[in-house]
Amino acid sequence: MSKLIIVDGNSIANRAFYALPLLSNAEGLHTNAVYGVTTMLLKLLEEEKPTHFLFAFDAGKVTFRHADYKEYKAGRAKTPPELSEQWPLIKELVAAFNIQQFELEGYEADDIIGTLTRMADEEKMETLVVTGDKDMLQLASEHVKIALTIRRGISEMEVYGPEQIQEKYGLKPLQIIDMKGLMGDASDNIPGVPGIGEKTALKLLHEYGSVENVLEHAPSIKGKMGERLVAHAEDARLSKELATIYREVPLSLTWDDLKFEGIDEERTAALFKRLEFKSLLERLNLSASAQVSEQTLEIPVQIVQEQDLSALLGKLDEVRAVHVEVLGDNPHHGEVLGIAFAFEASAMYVGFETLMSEEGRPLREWLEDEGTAKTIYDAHRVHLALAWQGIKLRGTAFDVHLAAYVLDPSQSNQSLGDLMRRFGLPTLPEDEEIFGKGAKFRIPELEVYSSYLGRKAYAISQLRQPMHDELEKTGMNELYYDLELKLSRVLAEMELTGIKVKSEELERFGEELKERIREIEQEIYDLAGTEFNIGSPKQLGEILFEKLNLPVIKKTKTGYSTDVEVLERLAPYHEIAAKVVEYRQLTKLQSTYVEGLLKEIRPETGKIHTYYRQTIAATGRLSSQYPNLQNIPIRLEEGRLIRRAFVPSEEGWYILAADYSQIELRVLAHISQDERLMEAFRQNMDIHTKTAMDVFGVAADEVDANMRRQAKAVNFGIVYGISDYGLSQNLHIPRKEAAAFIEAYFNVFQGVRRYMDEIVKSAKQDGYVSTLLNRRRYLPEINASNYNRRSFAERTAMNTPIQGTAADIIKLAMVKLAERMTDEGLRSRMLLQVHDELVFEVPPEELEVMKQLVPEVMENAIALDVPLKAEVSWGTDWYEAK
DNA sequence: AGGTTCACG
DNA sequence: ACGTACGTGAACCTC
Repeated sequence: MSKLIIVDGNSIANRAFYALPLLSNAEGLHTNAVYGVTTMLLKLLEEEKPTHFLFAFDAGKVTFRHADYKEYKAGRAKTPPELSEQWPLIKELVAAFNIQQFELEGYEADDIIGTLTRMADEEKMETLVVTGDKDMLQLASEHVKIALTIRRGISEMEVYGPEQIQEKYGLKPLQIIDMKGLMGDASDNIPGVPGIGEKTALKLLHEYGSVENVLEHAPSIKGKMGERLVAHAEDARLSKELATIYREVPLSLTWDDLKFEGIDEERTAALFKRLEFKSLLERLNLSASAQVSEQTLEIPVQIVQEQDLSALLGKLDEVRAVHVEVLGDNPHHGEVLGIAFAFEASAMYVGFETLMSEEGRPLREWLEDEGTAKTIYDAHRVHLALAWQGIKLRGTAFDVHLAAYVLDPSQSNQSLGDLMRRFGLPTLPEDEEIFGKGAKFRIPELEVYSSYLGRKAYAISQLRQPMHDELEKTGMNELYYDLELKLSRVLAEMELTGIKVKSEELERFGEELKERIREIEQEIYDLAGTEFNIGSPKQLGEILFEKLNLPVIKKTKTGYSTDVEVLERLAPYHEIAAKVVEYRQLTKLQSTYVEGLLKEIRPETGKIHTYYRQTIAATGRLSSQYPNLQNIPIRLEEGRLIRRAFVPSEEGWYILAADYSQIELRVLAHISQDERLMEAFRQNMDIHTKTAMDVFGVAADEVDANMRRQAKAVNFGIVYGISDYGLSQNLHIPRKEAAAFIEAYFNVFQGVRRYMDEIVKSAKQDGYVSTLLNRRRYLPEINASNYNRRSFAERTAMNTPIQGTAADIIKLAMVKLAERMTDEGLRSRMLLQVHDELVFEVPPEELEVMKQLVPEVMENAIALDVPLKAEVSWGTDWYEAK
């Protein structure tokens, strides 16, 4: 059976452009619209399997519609240059896909599509029109369906035939034209009748059927609407005419011209490569076709067996880089496949068995030797994996992975292939191409992976110098060598130490939770009158909003929203809402914190070993995985009890916690040099109360709890890069009031206002912002023409130096503390970092020393123009240390 | 695999 | 008119 797809090229490209972030390739060409169009095309090909395909484009600025109405499409914003430059690429893409494209001077894509769908109707050709333009619904018929992109998205679509249009609007397809005649269309500058929107237009059409009939009855329609209809009758008629798609364009196309017989793989691969659509290349399995022109790394790799290890041992001093392949996501599981050594123009590979053999001992000693400087990729991960095999990695002099993060912390992919490409060096495959991923993971033949790992080691050796130079050039040498590289070892040691968690404590707590969950579950079923899956937002939505008819507060992409905020607003209507909130709290505790943590306890030691990720967060913060120990409950007492299970690993020891007080606002005071804010901290005032005094203009004793709460929200907002909307949402107040708060704040803290203005300005000029220790974050969207993207980048520009400097400071404190603790021969151990807090386990005889040392080092990690303050607490478990 | 929700700073 | 608070990770549901 034949099936034709027609794409409304201009409409879809526009949608794609505004739906996706402004990507660009190495040439500096923007690629987001092309990318969006590509993913949409691939989806269509896969799901619809068309036999015929056409891409229709608008041509020329003036169409026949301008003859009727010269204001047609006037006042429409100019196409941004970032989109214009993508047109040739989109046309190239369509050509590479072997899809026919068509445009005709003087006509819009709509009219070409209108004409083709008329022909399709006549010949009963199944046709799908893909567009973002609702007007096209007028073309729907028995054989012609219209796929509309949903909202601002691109690959999500809703398909409309006459029945769906009837269902949604209660109209026949052709009546869509009447609807637009009444409503008009601001984007095409079609006037319509003022004051009539979609709702009113539909009401009128349900009663009268067409524009003509509405106008005929206009004099008898009461009120303002009747008057308007009479006054603007001519506008309505003209608007209807403009909205009517012309279906008699002289087309020279035959069905044969539109036949689709598969894409041109080579041409597509070449284009994807130029556009850097890597994931798509892989998805289409075009990598092979694409690599013809890219130079790949080729060097001889020798596989070293136990009996010929001496060849390697004899030239260990010539090793330029070493690569240890760690399998799996969690390095604490310690799976090491093998190890590769790079030399000047070759590499050697040693399998794990060989490394661990008797003959491998000198190799292991070399790895443990502080004195031999090693260049490596992700020393932190390697350190952990080797440690679990009994090998202590020492002497990491350069870590390519960490360097890549420091150079650009926003890059999510820091693979060696990527880095080589970025530095213009011959590249190599991704891990996934060699090993597969997920369920398809498998270890290939020795020859295949040893060659790959040898090339990895060689790539690492090649990257060291250029990356070092780049760090130097960008002024990030100190940050890299003196902070991040040192920290990576401190982190690995903390993680290997681990923290003791009492499983009996968790299990006991879990039993209590289970009981309460059962009760609440039953109460919810009783209130709902039926049993259902409370954990399914979809089913819960159906119960709340369809069965119980509660008001819909907000929607998500896929249906009703049922988040806490919604449930809290539903609470006055129905008891069930509060029960669901409680159910969620308890099940969260049960599944994430009781069962989740229990799974991570090592039975041999009763400890949990998290994995801090040093190269994830764009601001410079750490993140924590397997499990995440940076989000253990504290805000609600019920959840806080989880912390009772976190205990010292030795009898009689203490848990000691120290946290920075208001570090972000202190950092803000320093970098903004705001006199009032600095003074407040020098006086060691309660900053939220102080803010309330200044913003509301009252004395200290006049600040009530509510004023302090609001001031606190303003302070948070300031740190996040404030917007009146965000603050209004947070405080549940009208946006105008929020705006007034912000204005009042800035009037008092003028230095802060100056900082916010200047940081945005400098970001626009330089394309990046920096922290106090010179950590950079690039903000490519800071000059975007799209308001949302630009605003987002502006808020990031305001927030990152604050959050990032705070991260720099605690990292510095960690490195210094680790040194001090070693120097002073303390047995205490650093266990956890939670952004502004450090957690230790401390033997009783060191409690006094640590209570003094920890805050002292934290407070003096760096000298700011305001004091830093760290508060210590201790107890027999983490709960008590509050 | 992506979306929703919710835990933390 | 637009539609956002900054930074993370994990569990669960749905497709």
